[in-house]
Amino acid sequence: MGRQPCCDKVGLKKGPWTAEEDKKLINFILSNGQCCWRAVPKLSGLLRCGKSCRLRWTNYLRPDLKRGLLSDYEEKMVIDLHAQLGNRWSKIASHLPGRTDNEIKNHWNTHIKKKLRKMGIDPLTHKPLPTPPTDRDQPQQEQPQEDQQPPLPSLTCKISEVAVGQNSEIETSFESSITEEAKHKEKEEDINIEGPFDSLMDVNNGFCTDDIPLIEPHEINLLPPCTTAPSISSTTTTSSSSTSSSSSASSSSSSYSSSNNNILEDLDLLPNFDSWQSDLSNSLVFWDDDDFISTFDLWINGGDSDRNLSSTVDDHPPPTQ
DNA sequence: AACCCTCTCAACCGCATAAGC
DNA sequence: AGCTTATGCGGTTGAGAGGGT
Repeated sequence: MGRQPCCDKVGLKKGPWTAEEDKKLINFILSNGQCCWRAVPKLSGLLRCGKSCRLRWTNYLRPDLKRGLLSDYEEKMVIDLHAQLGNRWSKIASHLPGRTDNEIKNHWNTHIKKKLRKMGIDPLTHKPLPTPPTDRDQPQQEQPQEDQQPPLPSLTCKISEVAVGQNSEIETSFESSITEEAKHKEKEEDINIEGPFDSLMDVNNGFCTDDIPLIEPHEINLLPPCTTAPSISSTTTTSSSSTSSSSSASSSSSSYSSSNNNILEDLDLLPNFDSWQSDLSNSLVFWDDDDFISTFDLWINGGDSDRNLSSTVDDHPPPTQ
């Protein structure tokens, strides 16, 4: 006998999540932690599969998520990482704090792929396309290639430079070199991932702001005005200035969810942080993810979202803009 | 204003692997 | 050790938004 089944799929709801469901899920996770997803639907009163709950949480509700378009810098990272790791989106996402594999995958498929093709680079192999695409034959030539062509043995073109640098002043000296051998290494540690980004950081000095959604500091409001009292930041790390993003809880007609970074605000779920803090300290014991806890702490403390996140989660020096 | 087309992205599906029994 | 389930991951889909005509 093995484990109990995750859920009997009879009568389970599917499709877009409602605000009510999100509230339930958030409430449950905040008070119980991410202990076991199988139990979440039952205990939280959701008519969802545990898998669906996990997905909703990790891809949308998690407080440490960045939202909005990927910056040039992040795009570069994705391209470089993809050259080394292929479609291992979760690995790629792990190097981009606040980004999910789903988000990166979507961005790759909708933006980066096109961009690369436009620049004459095969998004699959990261090698220059054999023939410069013309208006007429582009669709017929490229599509089959991408679907059928296996990864080429050696890749030495300057992907990020060609792909992204074309439109920006940033020159990167990073050369994305990869060999067949390296590409097929089973273990991630065999692949030198950190190197390129150190150099990128050096050259770029952190994020490029070109494509970053324009959020002015005064617009960042992670805490509601009434709760920005210093008492909140009692726990661990230094509480950075509690500037706040009061981006509207606007939403599309079909979904209340928006690009608002603060989902709880959307849901009118911002708790009393004073009591919450103690609740969390209890519930977070179920989180065995230190990064998450520290991120959560930052979030609660009104951290300077991106910088703090990247420095906290990824242990990178905070990029200067 | 209405229709059509394209694009985006949240969510689902199925498979692989990890882990419990 | 082997079976069964949980979890994680990547591929795919489909609804809705937005732009063009």
